[in-house]
Amino acid sequence: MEMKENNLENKDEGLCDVFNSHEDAVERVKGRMPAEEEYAELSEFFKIFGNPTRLKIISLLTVEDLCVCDICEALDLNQTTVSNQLRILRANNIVKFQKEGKMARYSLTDLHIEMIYKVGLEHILE
Amino acid sequence: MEMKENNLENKDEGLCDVFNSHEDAVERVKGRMPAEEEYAELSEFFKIFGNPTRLKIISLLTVEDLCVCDICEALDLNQTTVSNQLRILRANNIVKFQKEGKMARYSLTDLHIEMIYKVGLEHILE
DNA sequence: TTGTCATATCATGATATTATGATATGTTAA
DNA sequence: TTAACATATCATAATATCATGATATGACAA
Repeated sequence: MEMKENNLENKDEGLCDVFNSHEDAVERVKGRMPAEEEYAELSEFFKIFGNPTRLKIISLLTVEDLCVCDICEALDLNQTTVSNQLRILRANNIVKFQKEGKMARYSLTDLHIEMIYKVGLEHILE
Repeated sequence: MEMKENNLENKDEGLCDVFNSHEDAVERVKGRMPAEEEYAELSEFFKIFGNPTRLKIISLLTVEDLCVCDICEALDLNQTTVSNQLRILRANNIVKFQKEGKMARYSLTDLHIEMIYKVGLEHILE
């Protein structure tokens, strides 16, 4: 792999073939990349927000904590669906819950979740 | 559907059967829900973050703008894969690009994208 | 100790998404 | 005008995800 070093600052122009693209830019950005595993974990985390049912559950819980049954009713969904999605949300550390008798009261894990939800909503509303 | 109105503030306890769950809480959260269509759009938006390749591309672009070829090299991915993911990112208003001769220089659409990425990263790192 | 209810898990068919090979487009230089 | 290159699109097989029916668990009341 031949090199074409270019130490002038901000020299972003240049040939862009596979063996000799903007070497300096490539090196800079590569140097700031998190580990492979963190991308995997982070994409799993964001994937959870990528389903309307889960997003609705998150949305409800930004308003107040709710039991499974309330979520079913508010969203007009059957219990299996809600329970399954809550399991996924739990497994990904997006919601937590406390048992109260035979009920389970769910809430968001922390403020990150609310922030992400709200910034996303802001974005799509332009 | 029989009602059991309960106007005492914060009265969250009560029966939780399908026909008479915590009516007041359910009404409160339903009243604050965005439209169905917004959930659909928002989940499509977040879905984009739910793939490690796209997340890596976003991650690179938080550091600096790059052409397709640089992204291929930084991520060691073939051009088809990168180009396809860039199309998805474009279609979802997450990146924009400007043509410079035969090159296309990509950048993030706005600060929302960087915020979401960074809050997510912060979350998974606890 | 049986019944009812709130919730959780399992199994599955329908559907969506992935990466990539093949190919097309459009720009620049020879 | 042809060649080389940067990028985009199309088609597809492998894989992942969805909602849900069937069923299990565990708490409380009768």
